[in-house]
Amino acid sequence: MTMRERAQRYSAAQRRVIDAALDLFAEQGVGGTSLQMIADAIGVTKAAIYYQFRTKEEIVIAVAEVELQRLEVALEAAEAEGSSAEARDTLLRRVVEVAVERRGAVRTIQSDPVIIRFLAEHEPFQQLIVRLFTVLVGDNPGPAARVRAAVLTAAIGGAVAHPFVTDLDDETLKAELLRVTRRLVLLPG
Amino acid sequence: MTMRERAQRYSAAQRRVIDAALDLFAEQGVGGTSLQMIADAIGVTKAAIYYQFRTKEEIVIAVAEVELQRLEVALEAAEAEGSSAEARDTLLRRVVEVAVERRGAVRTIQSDPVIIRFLAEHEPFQQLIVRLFTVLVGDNPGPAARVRAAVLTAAIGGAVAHPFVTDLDDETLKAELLRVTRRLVLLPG
DNA sequence: GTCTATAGAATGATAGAC
DNA sequence: GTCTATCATTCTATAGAC
Repeated sequence: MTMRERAQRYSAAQRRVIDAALDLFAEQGVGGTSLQMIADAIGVTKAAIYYQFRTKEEIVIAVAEVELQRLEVALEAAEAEGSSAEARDTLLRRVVEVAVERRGAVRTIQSDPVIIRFLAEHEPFQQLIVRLFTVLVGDNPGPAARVRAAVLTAAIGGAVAHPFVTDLDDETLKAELLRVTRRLVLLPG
Repeated sequence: MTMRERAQRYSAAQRRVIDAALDLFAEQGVGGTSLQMIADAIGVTKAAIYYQFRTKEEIVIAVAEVELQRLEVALEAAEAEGSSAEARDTLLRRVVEVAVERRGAVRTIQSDPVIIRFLAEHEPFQQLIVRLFTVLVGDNPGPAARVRAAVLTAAIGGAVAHPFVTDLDDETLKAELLRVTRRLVLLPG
């Protein structure tokens, strides 16, 4: 099952939990967020949360899936163009758009230690990463290409939530970020 | 008091707490790390931890200070060269070196939601950031320069701990990372 | 400086009424 | 689907002996 298919299975009530959890994760971290906090944010009791998700871990995975689903949609658009330089540019443009529009969430998903651990053991996520890097730097990249790929993803994910750009509007940030990251991708091997 | 001066005040016993805390923060996040875990890692009791630090918050700040002290040393070396292009390159080279050598710690400090919150309210840290960006992009940068600065710091901090480069040795990673980030700094306006 | 013991609150999770 | 009530566990933090 793809990330997108998984993400679409969540009900409206589960979505409310996911949305509230994401906000709290961004502020307090996953470890610092209790089920009680999530329940209070929605205005229900802890037991109501447990009706929607069996464990806290399932909430963490659901939060990640819903966000990464947007990344998968961007990836599919790029893969449809093959593996050309145009496909790479399409991917970059789409990823930058998604990252800017979901500024707060992106950084949380990409940097919270607890989420990183869960995702590292999460099969659908690993497949997504492999597909992403295949489009970006090909099948069997050397050290230079791997560093470039790491820089690229870290740059996009980290920069959109950076204090220095919080007051920039989405369009300005998208344009500037795309300009800078394009140079990174186009760097010679 | 500068960050460096603060960091040097910690005793050997406090250092042991700080070192153990840093490892646990990287694995479990700050919110997911209890004083009991830190005590167990060192082989002492919780009360012994409380003798060294009055609260958990003080441990978090101490961990950040000890790491950021390295950044401050790099910054001082660059400031000694004025605000030329050479000073910028010196800063970049030193920051990349420190980041690679302290791979694990860098990402934790830069991305854990709890640490980010503490640092945002921590005066010595704010001064450090202002100095850092002054050398990097000057005094009153426009949107383009700010995005570039955000990309640069996010890229370095995020890339060194990225799964795609974990098996690269320090020297290779330093050289490649410096090559890529130099292009970022040297980008026109 | 390190220990035991403990207070008081909050945690994840479950059972069962409505 | 949401509630109250409750479980065992863990948490931060403190007091006081050695």
